[in-house]
Amino acid sequence: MPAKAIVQSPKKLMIYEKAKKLFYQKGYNATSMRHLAGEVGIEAASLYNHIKGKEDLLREVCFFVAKAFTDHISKMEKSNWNVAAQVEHIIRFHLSMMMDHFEEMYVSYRDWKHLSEPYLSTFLNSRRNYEGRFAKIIEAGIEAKEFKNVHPYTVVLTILSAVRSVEFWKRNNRNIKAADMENDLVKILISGLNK
Amino acid sequence: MPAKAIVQSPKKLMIYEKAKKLFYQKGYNATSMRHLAGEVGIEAASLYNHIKGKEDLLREVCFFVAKAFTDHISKMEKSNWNVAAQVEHIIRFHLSMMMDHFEEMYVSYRDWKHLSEPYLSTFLNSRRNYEGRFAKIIEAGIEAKEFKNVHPYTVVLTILSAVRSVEFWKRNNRNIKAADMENDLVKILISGLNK
DNA sequence: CCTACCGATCGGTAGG
DNA sequence: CCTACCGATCGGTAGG
Repeated sequence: MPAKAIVQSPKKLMIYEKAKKLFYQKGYNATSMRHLAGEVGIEAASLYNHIKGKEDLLREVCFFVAKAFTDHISKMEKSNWNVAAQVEHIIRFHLSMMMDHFEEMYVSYRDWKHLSEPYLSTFLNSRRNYEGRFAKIIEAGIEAKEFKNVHPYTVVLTILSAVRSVEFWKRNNRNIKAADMENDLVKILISGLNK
Repeated sequence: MPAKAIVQSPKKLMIYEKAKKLFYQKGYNATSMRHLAGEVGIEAASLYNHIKGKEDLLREVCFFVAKAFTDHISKMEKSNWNVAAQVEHIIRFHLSMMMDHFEEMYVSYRDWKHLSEPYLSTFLNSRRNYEGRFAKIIEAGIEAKEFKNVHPYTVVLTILSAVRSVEFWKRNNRNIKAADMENDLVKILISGLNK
């Protein structure tokens, strides 16, 4: 039995690339298979030789994102860095995902509700799991008196939301360099706005 | 000539209330006029005696939100509070909007792209205008050496994104009281995570 | 506010 | 990968 193919067919990859772009631009529901097929350069019916259905494509987007974060927090847990370094790495990893995989991030943020069961539950569980593990890291920092005595879960939510600022930055970056923006954001979250 | 009616018809209000709930639950595109009509208790065709079309309802959601923030920042500008107080008030106003008008906020965040011109441009201009005015307040704080020397626009984006944490808190608040969550979030943004 | 209906478009399938 | 086509559903209108 041959090993499971690592490389997907180039055509399927192309369909995925065009799909995530269209999902981003118009939203999952407003993207038609005919439009997608047009972008790929084939007829709508031909898409079904590569995918089982439209939702396949949404699943690939959402679980690509979910897996990236789950993998990353596992790495953090296995590291023996101090808590502060772990937190900064997590923030920067989120920022790099927003920078390098913006369309996937945006679509998974906005359109995850269109996943059907059981994928919807899997996705939400993965997210909850991630939040819990992240909160444990924060908690360790609070117990070590490195961090303020705030609710760990609130810290997690604040960080996970704050990194979405890249969304607005992408739409209208006022000549701010990406690196400057990232450093400022880390600074604000870690040591606050106040001087 | 009678003064412009202040109170809309109760039926139209009911349609709006049901619409924003459905838009939140299923998304704008996935909400059908038939489903909405069912919630209201009339036939789909009858909706059109109260509204011109589906997009009317999305516009009301999005511009309710836009107007609330524009009005609020005007109040801040006219106040003679110090910058720190203004910023805290702005953060808390965003949080209160998330708490009290969650569905409208969520829908305007996610579905504004489905506005058609010229409303789409008006909406985006309003947002850009708000960001610019908020950035000016931050800038004043930096010049007064009250705030760190970071890019004002990055601060604005960070704050405007961070307040979306209420979204996740609403979905899975781990017995955190709203007031505690709000105070922690303000603390993190203003004085940082570090002790 | 309803019945009846419109054209358009949707995701997807049959069969080659 | 295509042609041809399916049933379902969409937002909206005519006319009363």
